[in-house]
Amino acid sequence: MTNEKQFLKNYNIHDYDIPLTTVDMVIFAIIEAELSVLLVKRDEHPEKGCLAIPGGFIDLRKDQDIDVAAYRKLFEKTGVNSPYLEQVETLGNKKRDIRGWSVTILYYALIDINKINQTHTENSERCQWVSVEQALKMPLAFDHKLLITKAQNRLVEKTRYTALPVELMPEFFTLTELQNTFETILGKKLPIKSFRRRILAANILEPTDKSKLSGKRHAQLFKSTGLDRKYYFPRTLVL
Amino acid sequence: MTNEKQFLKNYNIHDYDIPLTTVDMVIFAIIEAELSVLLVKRDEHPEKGCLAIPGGFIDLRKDQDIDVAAYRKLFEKTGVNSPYLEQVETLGNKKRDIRGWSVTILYYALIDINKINQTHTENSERCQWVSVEQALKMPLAFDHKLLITKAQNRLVEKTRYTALPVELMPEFFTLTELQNTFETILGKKLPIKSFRRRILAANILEPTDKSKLSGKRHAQLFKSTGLDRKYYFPRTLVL
DNA sequence: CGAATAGTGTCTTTCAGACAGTATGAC
DNA sequence: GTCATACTGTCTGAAAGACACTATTCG
Repeated sequence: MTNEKQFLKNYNIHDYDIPLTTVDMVIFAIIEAELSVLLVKRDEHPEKGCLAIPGGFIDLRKDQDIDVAAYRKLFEKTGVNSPYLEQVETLGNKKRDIRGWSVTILYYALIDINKINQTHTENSERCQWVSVEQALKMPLAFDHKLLITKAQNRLVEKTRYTALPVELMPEFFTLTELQNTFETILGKKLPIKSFRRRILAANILEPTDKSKLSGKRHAQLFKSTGLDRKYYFPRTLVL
Repeated sequence: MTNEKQFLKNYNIHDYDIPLTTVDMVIFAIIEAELSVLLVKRDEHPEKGCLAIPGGFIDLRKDQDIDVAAYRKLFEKTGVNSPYLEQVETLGNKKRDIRGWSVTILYYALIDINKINQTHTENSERCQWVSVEQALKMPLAFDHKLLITKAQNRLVEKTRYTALPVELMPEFFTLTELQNTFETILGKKLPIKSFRRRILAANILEPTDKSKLSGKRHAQLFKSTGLDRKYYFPRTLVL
């Protein structure tokens, strides 16, 4: 019978079989009216040279917790500072990585593509933005197609009952542009009147004195009040 | 420059610093009109002797994936076969376990307390059911209070827009009993008429020819059609 | 009968969907 | 003027909340 001190003294994590644990991230942005994700060409084995979503090991020295690890990876790839970041789920099995039993903690991030800061990113020449539709047709490393699909499903679900897509917009935007973003994510047209009512009743947007000429009539520009991350609509969009 | 085969030949997981990864589970049941959780007295260091929620390492040989690992742990403790099981989230940081950087994949399960099968459980003398309210006042191992709170929050949220609490009910139950379960979880009274309308419109319950005398008038007994795990109400309960 | 529990009828409120209508500015 | 885009007025319908009402059984 040992006490806890003795136990810890003799404890060595490497005596145990533990799964390889990584953090992976689907980074979404709207590019040319398409929901797109950032892909990176792997420069390490295994699956070297394949396209993959950003991710990798937790740095047990630098990272305080897994959210910090996720923010770090996001900043390394995009230079974006505090985007919307949410954990989706954790997948783990013995087949997804050739090295053996592995676990990935999956996150997704929503960023405004204009905020990408190339000067702060590393290896940007290995990064590319691809529409989700295209990405799912390409050969990706590991089970990353599944990961993209899981993140996309979560984003679609949340778009049905929250105002989350505001996180994908630039600083100033029109209601029509915001509606287009919703429709791009949902893959479905929404009734104009209901959309405007929902969004305006939500009280998460500030009208600005600016307007934008996007074709014919001027459209009013709005900006986020920052409350949209927590806003839940009183009813779900029926799809 | 090595190829993938050579890479794998030289690869040894124990050359890397990887976090300790475990699966933990909050098992909910309704006991005497209270939402309760199963706690187990730890018989291993660290925190030996402390109460904790069930959990532990993934068995890299036996478990195909993390869901299987979770089902295995659940069966070991309760003997219940295919209860509702859902992943909540994954927590990981350097402080939660004295052994160092650790990650837990948190699940919750909903079971009917009558289905507990003592003959199939191991170490049942170390298990005890405690109301959530009490559990959160007791000293628990690691960050298990936080884990219980996270699982409870998820359950409360889902109870607002799905019929999930049906999973906590015995085979036959009255609408009043089901409403009591909803109210126990939400910590709030619900209007009778709306509740019955919602539940009956959902088409997830079968009326039976049985009835129950629970005081004065007979109440009709219903049973689940098994569709409730997927049912989403058209509107959220406003709390 | 009264008390207690089960269950209903129906009015109001809220908010999404439908859809026709108006407003503004480029040409 | 026309056309395209922005935006509104208003009706309908679905479903939740409020609350008074009826039904059944025990004692």
